[in-house]
Amino acid sequence: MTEKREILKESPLFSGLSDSETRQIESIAITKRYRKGELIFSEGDKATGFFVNLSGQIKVYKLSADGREQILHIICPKESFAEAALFGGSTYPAFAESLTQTQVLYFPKDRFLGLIRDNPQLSLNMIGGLSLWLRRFVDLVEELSLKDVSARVAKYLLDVSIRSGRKGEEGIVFELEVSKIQLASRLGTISETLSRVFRKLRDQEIIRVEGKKIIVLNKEGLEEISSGITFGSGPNR
Amino acid sequence: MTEKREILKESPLFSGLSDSETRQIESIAITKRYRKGELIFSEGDKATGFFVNLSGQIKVYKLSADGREQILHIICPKESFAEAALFGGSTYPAFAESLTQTQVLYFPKDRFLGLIRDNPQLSLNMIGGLSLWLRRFVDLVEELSLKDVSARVAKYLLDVSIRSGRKGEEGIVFELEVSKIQLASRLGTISETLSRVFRKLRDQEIIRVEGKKIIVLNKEGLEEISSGITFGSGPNR
DNA sequence: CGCCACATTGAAGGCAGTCAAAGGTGGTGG
DNA sequence: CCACCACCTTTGACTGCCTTCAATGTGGCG
Repeated sequence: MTEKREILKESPLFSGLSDSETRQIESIAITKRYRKGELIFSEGDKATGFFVNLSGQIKVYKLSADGREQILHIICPKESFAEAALFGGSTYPAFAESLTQTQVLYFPKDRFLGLIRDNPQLSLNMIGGLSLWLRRFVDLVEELSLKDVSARVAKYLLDVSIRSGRKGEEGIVFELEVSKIQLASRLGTISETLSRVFRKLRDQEIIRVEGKKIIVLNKEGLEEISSGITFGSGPNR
Repeated sequence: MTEKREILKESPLFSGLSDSETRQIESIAITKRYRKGELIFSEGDKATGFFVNLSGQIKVYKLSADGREQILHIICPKESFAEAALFGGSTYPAFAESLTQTQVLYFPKDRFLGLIRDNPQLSLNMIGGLSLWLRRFVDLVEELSLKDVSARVAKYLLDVSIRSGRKGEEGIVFELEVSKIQLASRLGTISETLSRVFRKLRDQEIIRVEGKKIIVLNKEGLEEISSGITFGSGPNR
C-alpha cells in the first residue's frame, strides 16, 4: 500500500499534488501483475484506462503486416503509458507486453477523467507528460528516417552511458538493460545488423562489448558517428 | 479582427470556451505574416510561444546532418503547432517554414501559460490536441519503420481521398495539396522514388495521375498495398 | 523565347534485411 | 555435477529496395 504511494508521488504525472489528492488518485487505481511475456493490451483494443509501471519492464510496440516489430518505447518503473489513449481515440494505438515480471497500476478511464477535470495541477502534469512523449517520438522519427543504423546505435549508447554509465578504468561502463533483439527492434533494425554494427565499433576500438556490458573507449568517436557522419574505414563511401 | 476570432473558435484548441475567454485569448495573440519559403523557427531556437495557422501551409520538419529533410507534418489552416514546445523543453525540436504565403497567430509562452493555469477547459483542449499529435507520430513511426514506400504512398492517397476526395466518373478524384517533392519528404523518401511508385500504380491501373490531380480507380487495390502486402507484378517477390 | 523549378526515367551502387548455420549462454532436470 | 535444450548472438553469403547520379521532358512566367 505505502510503496504504491511512494512510486505514485515520484511519478512526474503526480508530482506537486497534496496528500489527500494522491490518496484519492491511489484509491481508483488497481494493481495488476504480469509474468514475463504477457500481453497487457493489443492495438485496436478498446482503451479502458492507462497505466503506471511499478516494477519491471514493458515494451510498447507496433507490428507490421508480416510480423516485423518496431518498439516505440520501453517503459521503466515510475513511467506512465497509454495516457494519450484516454483522449480522442477510443482504442490503444499499439501493443504493450511485459519483458520481465511486472507490476503496474491501472487507472480506469472514466474515474480518472473525473479526477483530472477537477484538478488543474493534474491537468498540467498530464500536459507535461504528453509533451515529453511527443519529444521522444519526434526523436524516433528523426532517427528512423534520417540516420543510418550505426548512427542510431551510437546515439543509443551515448544516451544510456549518460543515463546510467559509471566511469571505469578504460572508459564509461554500463549494462544494456534489454536483450539485443529488443534493442534492435527499438532501433528499427534486426539483431543481425545490430551485431554487425557492434562488431564494427569494436574493430574501431570505439567500444568494448562483453555480453550486456558495454565500455565506451572513445566517446568522441561515438558522438561523431551519432551525428550522422558515416564512418569510413572500408572502401564504402 | 472578427475573422481571427472565427478561426480561433473553430480551432479544436479553443472550442467550448465562452466569448469572454475567447476574447481574452485573442487579446494576447499577435498576427504574423510570412511570404512563401520563410523560416518561422529553427530547431534549437528558444521556444518563446506557439502558433495557430490562419491561412496558408506550413511544413514542420527535421534536417539530417547532410541536409536530407523529413517533414513531420504539414500544417493546414486552423491547426495549431509547437504547443508542446511550451512545456518541458525550452527549445523548438524542429524547423517550421511556410510553403505558401501564410498568416499565423502567435501566442507568447508566458502569457498563454497564465491563461491555461486558470482555465480547465483550455487545459483539456490542450491535452486533446497533444494526444492527437501523439497519434499522428505513432502512425508516422509505423509507416517509416514497418512499411515500404509503396504502402506509404497508398496510405497517403487513401487518407487524402477520404479527407477531400469527390466522387468522379472513373473513381475518387482529388488534388495533391503539396508538390511531389514535399510529399516525398513527408513520406520519408525522395521525388524520384515517389515518381516510380506513381508509375507502378498507374501501370496497374490503380490510380490515374494528371499533374496534381489524382483519380483512384481501384480503392481496394490501394487498400491492399497500403496494408503492407507488397504488390507483385514484376519478378520481384 | 528561354529560363528555372518541378517531374520523369534510366543506370549503377550501397545499406540493410533475409536466409542459413555455427557458436554461446543460461536454465533445468536427471 | 553435468548433460541437454532452448534461446540468444554472431558470422557469412545473397538479395532487394531505395538512393544517388545523370539526363531528358515539361510547364509556368518574365
